[in-house]
Amino acid sequence: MKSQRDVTADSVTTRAALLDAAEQIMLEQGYAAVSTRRIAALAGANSALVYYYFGNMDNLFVELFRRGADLSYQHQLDALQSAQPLWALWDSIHDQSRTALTMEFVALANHRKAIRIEITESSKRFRALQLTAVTDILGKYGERALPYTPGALVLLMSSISRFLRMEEAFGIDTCHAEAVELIETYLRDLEGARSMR
Amino acid sequence: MKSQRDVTADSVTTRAALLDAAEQIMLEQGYAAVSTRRIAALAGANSALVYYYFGNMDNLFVELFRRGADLSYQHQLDALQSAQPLWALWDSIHDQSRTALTMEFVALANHRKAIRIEITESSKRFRALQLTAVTDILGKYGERALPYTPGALVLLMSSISRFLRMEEAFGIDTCHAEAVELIETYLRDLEGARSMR
DNA sequence: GTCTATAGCTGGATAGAC
DNA sequence: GTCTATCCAGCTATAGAC
Repeated sequence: MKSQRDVTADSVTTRAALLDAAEQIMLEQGYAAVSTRRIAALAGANSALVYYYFGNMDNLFVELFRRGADLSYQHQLDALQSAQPLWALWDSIHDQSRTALTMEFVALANHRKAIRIEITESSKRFRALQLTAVTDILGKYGERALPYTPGALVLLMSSISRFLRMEEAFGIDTCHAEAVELIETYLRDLEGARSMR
Repeated sequence: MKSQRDVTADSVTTRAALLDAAEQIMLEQGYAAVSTRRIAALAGANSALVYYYFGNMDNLFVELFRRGADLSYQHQLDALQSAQPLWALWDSIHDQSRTALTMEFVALANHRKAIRIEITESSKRFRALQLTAVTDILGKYGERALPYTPGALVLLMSSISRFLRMEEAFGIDTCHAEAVELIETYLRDLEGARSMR
């Protein structure tokens, strides 16, 4: 019983350590810097273990993406149950911690088919969830929801958030406050002042 | 006179051919596939010529970026002189042909400092031009321009365009028409139906 | 201006010992 | 599970012939 537990614990933590290391390198140096040697060095493990656990780099990237996407999806589901679902959705979409990694994966998808497929499916899943929820929410507000349709609002929030985060990464913030205010004024009109975050 | 002209012509065309090849590879296979060997092969030249003309890969990427940015800047200047400046600006921002390359450069900037600096300066230059022009244009419309401030409108067009193009690259177009309609309805209210493109 | 040749490095991936 | 050792490929960059 002891040995079995330890072996399992070991493999789980090594596996996670490799993913953690890959994620950190990806964030700090870009996806192109993610190599088996660097992952191993940062994780304090051997580079051959990457192949033992993941088979190849494609699978490692896919697993890393899924790990983050699943967490975000759950977070968004929770957000939509809140008392101010639009505010919570906006905060969830605009969450800084995940955007940087997402942008790296988008770039990576340009030359890794496996990643491209994974991102596409994940994006559609998120979009479907958001659209269903926002349709339901805006439906209750009737004409007060204008001028935005559910689909337009979902894309508006996603686009603005992604673009601002991208520019922030370059140290650009001109007019950002105005763009955020555009969205938050609308949210305030419908759901009142943001009560928490 | 003849020899001088020919030599100049030769170097100009080889140089341009290398840039063209780099651009094509970047678009079709992603920036990570852009190597001196591949550039040379596609351009029908020798890989050492990349170093003869550009010194190193950083400079090649910077020159390639500038070549496109200068063209776009000029195009946008022209657009803002049109009879329907907002429509023309929107068309210019949403121009498909340049977005894909821009996104590659944004990704490349993550691990090439020279590119990061170049993109930042260029983006600020574009933003400044757009903001000045849109402030002037919306100023003439007074209250009819609401609910958008100049800065918000500029970021709205930029964000939506970039995000839709990015999703298109993944084969996703859910709600895209609604988002485009959001912008174009506004433009129609201010400038009437789009008269040309 | 264009070429060949090559140094020097880093990468993915695998075989096999422990 | 974890390690060492190694193969082979690709890259940037330079030296030097033509």
